[in-house]
Formats: sequence, structure tokens, C-alpha cells
Amino acid sequence: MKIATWNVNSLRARADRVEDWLRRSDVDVLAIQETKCKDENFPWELFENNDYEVAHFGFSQWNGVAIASRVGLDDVERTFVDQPAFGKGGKDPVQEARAIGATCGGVRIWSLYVPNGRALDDEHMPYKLSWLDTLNRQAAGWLGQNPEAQVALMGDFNIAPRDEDVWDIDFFHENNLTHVSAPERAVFEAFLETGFVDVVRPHTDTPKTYTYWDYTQLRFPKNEGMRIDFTLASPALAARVVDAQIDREERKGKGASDHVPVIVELD
DNA sequence: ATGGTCGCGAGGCGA
Repeated sequence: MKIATWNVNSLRARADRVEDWLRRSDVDVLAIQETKCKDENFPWELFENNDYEVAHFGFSQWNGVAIASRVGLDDVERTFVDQPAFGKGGKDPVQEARAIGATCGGVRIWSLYVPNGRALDDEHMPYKLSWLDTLNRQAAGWLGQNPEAQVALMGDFNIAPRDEDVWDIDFFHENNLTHVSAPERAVFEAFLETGFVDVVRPHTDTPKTYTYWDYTQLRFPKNEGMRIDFTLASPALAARVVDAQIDREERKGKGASDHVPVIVELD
């Protein structure tokens, strides 16, 4: 079985590329982030025409997550339990469409779009940290005491866990940028302490391997990217991983997302 | 060549 995650930065704008990629990649499950649409605008036929079932969670032009599967799509959950909502400037917190879970081919898949902290002193940063901390505590419960639990946390974590996961760590620190701060890295590390495993890195550990390149500043042609899209697998699922790829080709050409698909192959 | 933001939605925000 082959599973993948991809922040598409608008599914409607990316429909042709997503369809071409689905056919070419031969994945069984695709976790999608940033659909940027509501159900009424969702391209259902794109998936139907290619024999995928799909579940979507999106209610505005922002965020939006989905899971497409051709190996079953059961027990769909939209938002995880106690998922923090965001209240701007003390206003009533509003839940955001950032998490959808489903069981596909015996694996509990979560498609996750972690909040962007925006700046180290922005009110979105504590939101991001508590969002991840809560997810980690829920995910620990999904593992429970079951050593055979099959769980995959897939998506855009908006964190670069290691210095080599950004093109120039000094640039990030000198400019007080997010994604690389100690609190962000600590909350990412906590998933590993829970028992989850980054199953892509061991298969893609060559230098300057990234999953995202900003549209501005010629970041892609200069390969100034970031590794911020991950698949964190439960121990039993991690044991089944035989290969993984980051599809850098998908960042090329006109009409590319700023993120590329990340694929995990299971036995 | 991979090339100098993009997407949504109709002004400015989010990333």
C-alpha cells in the first residue's frame, strides 16, 4: 500500500495537476491540506472519475483538509477531540478546518494542517503550540497500549525540526523567523517521545532535501526550501515502511503548489 | 532550464 500527503494550496486551482499526479503516482491514499474551499465547491468528480472515495472538511476559503482513498474510507472524523479553536484578539474562538481522520486499508490516517505561528510573538504562536500539544495527547491515546496500532499523522506541520531542514538556519534565527524556534521543535519532538516515527527522513536523508519552497525570492530555482511536511507513523506502521519519496518534480512548472507530495510505501 | 509570488475573491489577507 502506498500513502501520501500533499498541501496543494487550493484544490480547485490545482485540480489538473492533482489528477495527473494521482494517475501517475498510483497512491492508495492521499491526505490533502489547504483545499481552500467549501463542500459546494469541492471537485468531487476529480476523485470519483479516478476511483477514489474522498472525505472533505472545509467551510471557507481558508484551510480545508481531505482524505482520498481507494482502499476504503471509514469512520471519518472532522477535528480531533479538544482541538483548540482560535480567537483573534480575545474574540470568541472559532474552530478551523485543519484535521480530518479516516480508516483506510486498516490504517488510521489523519490529514493535518498545523496552524502557522506567523511570528514568534504573534498570538497565533501559542495557538499553534497548544494545537500540536493537544494533538499529541490525543494521538497518544490512539496508540493506547496497543503495540499493533496502525496510525499515520500526515500533513503540513509548519515546523522544521532540524537545522538542516531549512536552507539557511542563520537566516531564520537572525530574522526571528518561526518554524525553527525551540518551543516549536520541542512540541514536534514530543510526538517522537510518544512513540511516533518520522518514516520519510530515513529514506530521503540526502542534504538539502525539502518539501516546501516559498513562491517568492526564487526560492525553488535556488533550492532554498524547508522540510515541513511529515508522516509520523505509529511503531507498528513504521515497521511496515519499505520506502519513501519526496516528489520534488511536482514543484516544477507553471501552476505548482508551493509544497510537494510526500509518499510512503508500506509492505 | 526549475526563473523573479500565489489564491481567493473582488480589497486585502494569509502563507
